[in-house]
Amino acid sequence: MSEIDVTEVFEKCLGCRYMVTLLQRIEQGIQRPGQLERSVDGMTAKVLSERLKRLVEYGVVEKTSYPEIPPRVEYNLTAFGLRLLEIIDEVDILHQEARLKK
Amino acid sequence: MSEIDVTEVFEKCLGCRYMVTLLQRIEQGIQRPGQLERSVDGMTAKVLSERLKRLVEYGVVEKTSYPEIPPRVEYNLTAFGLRLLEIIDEVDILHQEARLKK
DNA sequence: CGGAATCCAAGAAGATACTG
DNA sequence: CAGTATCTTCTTGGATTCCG
Repeated sequence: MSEIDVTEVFEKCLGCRYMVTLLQRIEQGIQRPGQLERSVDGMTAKVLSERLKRLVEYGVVEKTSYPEIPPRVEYNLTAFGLRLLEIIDEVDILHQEARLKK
Repeated sequence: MSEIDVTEVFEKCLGCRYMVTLLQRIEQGIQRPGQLERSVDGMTAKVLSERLKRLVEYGVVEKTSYPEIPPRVEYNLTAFGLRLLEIIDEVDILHQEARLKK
């Protein structure tokens, strides 16, 4: 039994820099590393591949490699990842509402 | 218009160390700093007060000070904070389900 | 093109001391 | 008791280089 709790999901898959934006891009259909790198402002290729690797580890996205030259790779949200994106949207709306009340 | 987006909420209020656990303790009715410090394993008083300060800034918790000697202070979840806790629980359940499927 | 390795700078957190 | 300030240590992210 591994010991991953919800705290870890927030810290490793949602709370670190670029992560939420990156997930939103993937949700929008941007699936290849090169495109993702260009679409998330400020994020370098190194950080991107660290993020993607972690998201795969935690079952948030899935990786597909096509054995072509040059190599082509795609990342897609898993069912879990899709639900996370819905939750991100929920928080977004909640947060906007909370700000309006002030 | 200030520029706080959902990314920032995840990075500053949910994704950093101890934060989710801290919020859960407050939800459980532990409201005073001294008790919170003792109830969250490894978290020091300094980090605790940084976290609480930030949670107040973002409207996740509310602070009440009682002008007594020795001073007494309490932190409570706002409506926004309560909704965030519900969402944390959702993610917890989702994550457990996702792990079982593997 | 995708990804890993290296080295360095910046930021987060631990330890401690101090104030009202 | 609650909170701040300082100093040190550790972790994260930025820049660059190399490989398949």
